Amino acid sequence: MIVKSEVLTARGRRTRAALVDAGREAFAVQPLDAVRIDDVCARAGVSHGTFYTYFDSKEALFREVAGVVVGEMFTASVVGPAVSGGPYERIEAANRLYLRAWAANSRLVRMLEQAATTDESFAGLLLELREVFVRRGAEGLRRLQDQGLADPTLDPRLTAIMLGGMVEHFAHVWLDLGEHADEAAAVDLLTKLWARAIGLTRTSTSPPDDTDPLEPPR
Amino acid sequence: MIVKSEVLTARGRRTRAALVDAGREAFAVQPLDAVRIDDVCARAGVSHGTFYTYFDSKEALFREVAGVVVGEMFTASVVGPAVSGGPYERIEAANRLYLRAWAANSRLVRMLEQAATTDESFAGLLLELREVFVRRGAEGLRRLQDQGLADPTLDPRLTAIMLGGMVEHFAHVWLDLGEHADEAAAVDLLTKLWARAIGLTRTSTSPPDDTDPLEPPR
Amino acid sequence: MIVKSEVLTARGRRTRAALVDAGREAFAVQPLDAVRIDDVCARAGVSHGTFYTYFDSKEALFREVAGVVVGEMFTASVVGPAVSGGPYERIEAANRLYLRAWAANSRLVRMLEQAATTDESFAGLLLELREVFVRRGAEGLRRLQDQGLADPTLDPRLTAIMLGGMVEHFAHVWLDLGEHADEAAAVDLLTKLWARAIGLTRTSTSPPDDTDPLEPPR
Amino acid sequence: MIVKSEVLTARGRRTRAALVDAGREAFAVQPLDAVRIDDVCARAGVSHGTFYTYFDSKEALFREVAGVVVGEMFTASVVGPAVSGGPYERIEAANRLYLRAWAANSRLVRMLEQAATTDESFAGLLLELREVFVRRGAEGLRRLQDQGLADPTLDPRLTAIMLGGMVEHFAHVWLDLGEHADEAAAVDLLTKLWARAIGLTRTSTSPPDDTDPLEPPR
DNA sequence: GATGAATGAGCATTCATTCAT
DNA sequence: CATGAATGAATGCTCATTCAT
Repeated sequence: MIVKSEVLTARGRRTRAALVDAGREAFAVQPLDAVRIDDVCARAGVSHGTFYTYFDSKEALFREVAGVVVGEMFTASVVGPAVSGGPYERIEAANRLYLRAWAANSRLVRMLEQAATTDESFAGLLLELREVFVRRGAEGLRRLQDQGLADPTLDPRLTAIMLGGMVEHFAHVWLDLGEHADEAAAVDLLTKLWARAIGLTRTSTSPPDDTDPLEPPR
Repeated sequence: MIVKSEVLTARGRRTRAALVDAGREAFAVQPLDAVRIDDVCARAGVSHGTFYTYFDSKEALFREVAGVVVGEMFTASVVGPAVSGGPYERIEAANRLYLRAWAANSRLVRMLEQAATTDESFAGLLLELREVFVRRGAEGLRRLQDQGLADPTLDPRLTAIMLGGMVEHFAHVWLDLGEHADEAAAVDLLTKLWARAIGLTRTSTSPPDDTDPLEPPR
Repeated sequence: MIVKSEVLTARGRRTRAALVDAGREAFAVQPLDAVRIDDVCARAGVSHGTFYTYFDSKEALFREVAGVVVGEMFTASVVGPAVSGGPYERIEAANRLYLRAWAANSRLVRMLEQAATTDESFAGLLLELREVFVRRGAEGLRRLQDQGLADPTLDPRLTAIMLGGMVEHFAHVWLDLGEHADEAAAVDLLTKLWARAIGLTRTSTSPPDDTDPLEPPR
Repeated sequence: MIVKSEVLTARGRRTRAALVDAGREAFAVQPLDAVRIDDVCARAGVSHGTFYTYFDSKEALFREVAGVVVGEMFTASVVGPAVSGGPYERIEAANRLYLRAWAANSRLVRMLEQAATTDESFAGLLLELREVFVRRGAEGLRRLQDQGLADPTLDPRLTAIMLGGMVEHFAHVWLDLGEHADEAAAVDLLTKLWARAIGLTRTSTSPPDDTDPLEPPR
């Protein structure tokens, strides 16, 4: 994982960090192959040759950047225990964080996807990223099912993939493709759809659906 | 849209078609920039120079291919009036066709997305493609709302974007990223989630949820 | 000299002529290598392949065009016997025609020069063109010398080259490089300079210099 | 004017100079478009890619070379104050230098002319070059006119263009087209023609015409 | 004769990577 | 460590020329 120069002087560490930052900026703006190493070096205020002191190739840099970003997305999207309230509120909080995590790195994940089509190692990283979110979603659903609060017939993993995909995809449409919407409304709707889809049973602490006029007349 | 040689002899038309086909194959396998014009020519059994008789550049070919694919996706995803049954069955049919349309062209649409980040004209095509699906979804929902069969408080467009995105994204995860699932189960689940999310009221012709154990105990 | 298809039908002759005309127009506007055969064919309203029915190459066409132009310059610059008056008037008439001949074909002769640097045969044609003018000038001067009207010590050929060059070069500067001047004034001055340079003795029929204030005071 | 890498290491400066020299040699032998960048690189003993470290294109190199040559022609053709003697001797000296300046760079100036037909910036450079010579000639003539030594009725600029053109054109015919002549004789004749053409009055220090048998018998 | 599709050699240009200083 | 000059493989594109219809 750690490429080149395991031990670095302070100066070396600074230069390396500058390159990673510069790479992150560059990759956020241009597709992978449009980014030239020269661009990155210029951004980092470093000469062309120096790049190779720290990385073997553009891919190596991207791998590093992607790793950093994926790590950030992991930590950024953890719904802390601080979130009080019932399951609905927890879903809402998760969706908000999920949306924000993608907002910050949408372009880069797209690039990761693209890179994955060519390079196995990126495919692995991408899978890792997805798995974390999928597992969290699946576990959350299973817990609700166990508590009798959600439809027990739903396959937890597949459902998590689908509903998680809904959020992820909306983030993309919203942020990359410029669909107009404001965050609060988006999170509201995503949460409502998600909760209904899994058949979330109303509890005393989840007011949103109370006056739901849609409730089957029966 | 059609560039160069509007009028062609039969032979010319054949060659052009061969190039478009070859391009489509190539683009389905490799990212846009990994495809060399020589590859396409080799696939089409045509010399390098011939390519330029019909297209100005690789981008021009891709534009053509993308146009064809988008056209196919439009027609392939129309739920004919032949589909009998209630709204649930119609949603199910739409989801099945939607999934299949993406199954056939998933990679290419990803490329279209990538190309769109660089080239305005591709962004336009992509928007067009999305709009058709979004509008269909939104209109379908509005009709159900008018009939009192779906939650009238949902914003039709935003909801269509989110639920449509769920299907589209699942197609991607399923086909491109190799998530294991079989079509029937996937369509079933997608439809169930979709129907629940919009608060589709059960009618006599929609049996699936009849024995739904999730129904709130109240 | 005659290339390809010595015997042509009427239709063939027409097509060939169209190509030559089109070539002439094209060569008058663009440098030799900037002219593509396609351009010429388009101008002639003829398909690409047809060109090769009549010419072996672009150079062959240019050779033909150059030959036509050189021929025209020969005939156009002959000072007919109709020009009455003394030697001064004849020089003036010659200069006027010379200037006009170059005016009509200046660009093409420049191209001929350029082509001559690469292709021997063009060098020959160019030499031929020059020789005609040089010889005429030299003979004219020798006649004047024989009549005791011009400095007999001047080398006729070299003088003709130099003074002829003066006219030719001025035509270039005037027409190609856009130096502002009107024809009458230019011809006047060129003739005055030429006549003085060869020491043309005033005769009763050459009034222009009569009041020449420059005449050495002695 | 100076493109790319304004500041260079000694090594870089050496390489750049090698390319300019190589370009100059190449352009002296072949027409602009016949010169391939590979040729220049081979001549300079440099790899293909290195060329682009210093120049953006063949045209950029030519621009540089042309600039150098034009500069040389300027300085090389200045008649220093060291030339003693009367006006005739000064004209003679100027003609000699003029002829030599063109002798050294005749081909390249031809190319500059050709390039000027296509590229505005070259047209500008060419105009600059010409103007310097024209202005010098015109000023020289005006001075003589003021001193009562030359025909005051002659338009200085137009006359300078014509007589300067005579010298320039002769240089071309002599050196590029291979007209046989030796320098001394050519300079002699050019000077004689020039002096006579402007009606240069003999002074005690200008012997050449003293025994001029052409002097009008009157 | 005319057509225009097909060919492929030729050339410019880019850019990741190496390496001497 | 940093520098930036040098390298050359890779590839897109042009256009004169050929040839089957």
